[in-house]
Amino acid sequence: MNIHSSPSFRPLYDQIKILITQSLIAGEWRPGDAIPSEIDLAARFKVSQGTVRKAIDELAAENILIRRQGKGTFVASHSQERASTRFLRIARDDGVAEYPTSKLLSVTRERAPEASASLLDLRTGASIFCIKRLLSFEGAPRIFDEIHVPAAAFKGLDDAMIRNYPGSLYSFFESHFGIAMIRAEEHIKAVKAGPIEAELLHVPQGQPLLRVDRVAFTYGDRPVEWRRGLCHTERFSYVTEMS
Amino acid sequence: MNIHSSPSFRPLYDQIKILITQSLIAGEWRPGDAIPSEIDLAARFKVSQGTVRKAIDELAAENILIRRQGKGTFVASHSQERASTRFLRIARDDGVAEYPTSKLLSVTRERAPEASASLLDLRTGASIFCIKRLLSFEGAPRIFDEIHVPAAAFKGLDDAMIRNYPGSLYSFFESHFGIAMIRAEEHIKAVKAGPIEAELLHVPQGQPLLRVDRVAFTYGDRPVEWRRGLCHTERFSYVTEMS
DNA sequence: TGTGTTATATCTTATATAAGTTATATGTTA
DNA sequence: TAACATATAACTTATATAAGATATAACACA
Repeated sequence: MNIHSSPSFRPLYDQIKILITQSLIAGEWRPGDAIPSEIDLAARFKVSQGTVRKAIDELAAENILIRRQGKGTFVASHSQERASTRFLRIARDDGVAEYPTSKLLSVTRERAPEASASLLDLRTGASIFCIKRLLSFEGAPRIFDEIHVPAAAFKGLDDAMIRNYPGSLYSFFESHFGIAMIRAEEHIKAVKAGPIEAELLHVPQGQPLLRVDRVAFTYGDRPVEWRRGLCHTERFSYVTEMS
Repeated sequence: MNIHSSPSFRPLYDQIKILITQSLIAGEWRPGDAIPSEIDLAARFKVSQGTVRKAIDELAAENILIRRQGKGTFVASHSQERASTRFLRIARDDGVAEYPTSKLLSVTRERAPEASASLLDLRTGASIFCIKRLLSFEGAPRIFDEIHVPAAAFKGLDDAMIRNYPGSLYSFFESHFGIAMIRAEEHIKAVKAGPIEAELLHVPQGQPLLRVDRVAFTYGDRPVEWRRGLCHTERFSYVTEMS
């Protein structure tokens, strides 16, 4: 009888992955930080450098860590330049890279509706913040976002904080609340513009819009954001790849 | 001065990846086949097993190869059971897994319009096959597909061949023409249903539909299929994930 | 300004053991 | 003998360790 016969057997590198993830959850290393070198981690976890490397390789493949030859391994951050487009899949049809400008419409405290509550593992009626904003390309409004986050995890969030923050919303969540988004699932439908979004997006009511529902997760696959984006896709597309 | 200073330097494992890909392009190993064992490949390419392993690891991560412990490493195929949903991102909202039925509408030989020709690296007016079909879930039509493939690479394709084939279209392309789709890019918009698709999908004209434009690639990143799908997303969504 | 030092990740090879699969040999039983 | 079960062997990939050479980056120092 050896340890591998155990039904709960996990390879060493997988256990190392979990230990690293736990340090990320605990905030021992925060987004942007360098984590210890492979050799240091190997000593700490009492395994070989190769095993640490395999664990880091997989976390890097999941975009949770970033390796830089000669420099070290870093915790992925939305504050990095090339991270700005990581979760933004709407792009111009002509291929020109353009980052949208954001206009904050409102930040309110609400009771979570059943739909977003269940996806965020909250009780219906739990306290959430509801953020509404409008994203524009070339000055033309294209995306109307409604964003729900649990109030418990985003204590003190308000209008002014977001308005004064220069970077992306996920970068803001990271720096002010220590919550890093690492993964998201999206469900997309085509819907008719209602009166509110028609006015905001400068389209007639009934105009087809892309409705993009997202749940975003932080370390340990914990859901911490629900959002619904309504997108006017004239000269823009939602771009994705599969393999 | 060592070889690594060369601007065209590629690590060994990357060169092995290219050699394996070339064998796939040449048809030495076809979808579903087992490729030689790591040890055999190491001997053939005069490198260590570890280097072959790294090359195979990356190709497996790209879903080009599939590893099976104890059995061997296989060329990914659309004829495998779990491949059926690999490129189908439309799913029921209630989470029930259901594979749509396909009704073939037409197969015609056409001159490539500028739009699909340029994406397929063809001259405008080059000969293509145009396939039209309707996909239904629970008997309800949901997706109207128009598919363009270069006639040169799909010689002899016709209506009856597709109609008699039991599996998916990509499985059909593989078995009859030796062309395996390994990657695809999609651009999605919300559009109004025109008269043709309105009738086919049983929706009123003007109904919002998802328009999904796809370019699919085979080994060596060669584009070999363009398609446009018009999707009625009532009780269905386009599902995707990002990290 | 340049040059060497140091620390990092990267690449490559080598070796050993574990675990999953399959075919074959060897029993055992009807 | 024939059918079936079991053990064994030979293959595969998976996991883990070790060691050395190389590429990249940062820094100290002349």
